[in-house]
Amino acid sequence: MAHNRAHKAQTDAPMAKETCADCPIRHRAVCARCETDELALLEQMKSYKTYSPGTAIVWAEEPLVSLGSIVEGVASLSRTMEDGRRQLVGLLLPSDFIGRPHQESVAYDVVAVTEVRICEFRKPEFEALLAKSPAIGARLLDMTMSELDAAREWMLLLGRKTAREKVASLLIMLARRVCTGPIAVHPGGIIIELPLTREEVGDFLGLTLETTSRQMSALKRDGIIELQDMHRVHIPDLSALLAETGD
Amino acid sequence: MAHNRAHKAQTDAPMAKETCADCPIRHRAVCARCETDELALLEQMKSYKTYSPGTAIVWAEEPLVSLGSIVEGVASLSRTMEDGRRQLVGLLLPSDFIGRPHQESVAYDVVAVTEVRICEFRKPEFEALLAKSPAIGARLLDMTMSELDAAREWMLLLGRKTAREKVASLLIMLARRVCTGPIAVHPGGIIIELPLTREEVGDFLGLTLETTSRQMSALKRDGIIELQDMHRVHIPDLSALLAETGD
DNA sequence: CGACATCTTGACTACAGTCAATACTAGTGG
DNA sequence: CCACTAGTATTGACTGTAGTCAAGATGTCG
Repeated sequence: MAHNRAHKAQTDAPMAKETCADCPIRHRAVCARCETDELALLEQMKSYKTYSPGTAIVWAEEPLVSLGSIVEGVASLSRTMEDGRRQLVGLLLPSDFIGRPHQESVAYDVVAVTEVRICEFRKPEFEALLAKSPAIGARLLDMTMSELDAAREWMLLLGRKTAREKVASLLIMLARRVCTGPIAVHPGGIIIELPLTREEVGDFLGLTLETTSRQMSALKRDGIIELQDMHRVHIPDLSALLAETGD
Repeated sequence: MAHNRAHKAQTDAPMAKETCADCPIRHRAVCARCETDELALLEQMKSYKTYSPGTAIVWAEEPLVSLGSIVEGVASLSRTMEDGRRQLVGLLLPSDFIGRPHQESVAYDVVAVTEVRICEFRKPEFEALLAKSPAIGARLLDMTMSELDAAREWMLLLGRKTAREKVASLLIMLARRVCTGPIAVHPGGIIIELPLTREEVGDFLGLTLETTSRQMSALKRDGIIELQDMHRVHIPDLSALLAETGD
């Protein structure tokens, strides 16, 4: 029962007050360009929350009460049609931003895939700060435009690539994006942590879980990838995989 | 020869100096929230340029020298794979913004579909203004987030909808977005101006031009749409079409 | 161990793609 | 005005990729 409509977040017990200065996403998140004074304001606004796998961080139709950054873990953005067809429309990794200022709700569900830790701000407070601090607005604009570019890259994949190319492209995308974090250089290759189930991979690629599985098997048969276990993919030769992506 | 690699823009002869005050996109474009003083700065920076159908406004790999807003006409954003597979990743209508500040190039081609008129700013000047004027940055952020939402909506279409649903969804999307401009209320229905060829529609929907044509014919047979001519679609009953979109 | 979720594989089907012929439309020049 | 051309659109016949349905294997957790 991975995707029950639970909302099981817990505000972390106030531990030795994490400082922004030694935050792992300090230089990549929405706060990246803040100077010490702005950082101090964020510091007193923030609170940490943890979500367990499969629980919702934000539901599509419900009022959006807080915004924030992913500190640890992976979350998915998804849209679902009435008849159950589902499409992942994004994957959020540490430093990615959740929510939209000046908007009462978002158009998709944000669900924790792994255990997720979020640095959260209450929406009105964050909006007030946004109005005053140009550094935050500029950074958020830049991050949003990068996400837009990524979304458009994914549109090419969804609209025009074959199943095999889609699977290869996902692995390459993960190898690139997760280079800080669950990627490890190996003698003669790299290991990719794939936090998604086959069904979620299918939902991300616009495929069924069966087709996804078949293509993974085919890539394995052809020596392009090796499956350490269900969610760890060993890539002996990145360029061989890259050649399978179509671009 | 619609898509030759021409770059045929012409700076408009300085006519009776258009003022921003009576610009048709004044309240929807990136300048929407500017007060008179900021508007004055934009006014002296701007220049108008016209692109004829099929010509490039921006090429993907080439340096990005200017940014701007579409004043009139329709442009497409597209990505093309080496083997020729093409995907439209966006449709730009009047008030939409072209380009990305602080970035040397964009990741897709921007091509005029109809004759397009652009209110253009040279990139460094616009960036300087962006750093000073919070109204422009905030507006651009909001517009970019709306585009991101639209891109994600399209991802659902590309990944999960059937050919028939895709075509119906495109028509509904145009009916919604183009409500100012090439839409006209009719006794018992509306007319949608479809500025794209069947091939371009296919490239937008992740279909071939044949499948696109077949689905248009099928919707016509079923009485959902009527083709006035090749590029004008009469919709007698919007809700009937909406029921075909899948959502 | 047993129960349940997840994954793999097979057999068959169907939706959209490919290839190809024909029709329609718009623009050009005699 | 009509003939000619080139681009665009429609329709048909056939193919192929990915989807569907189903059985069995593997993995995980109590």
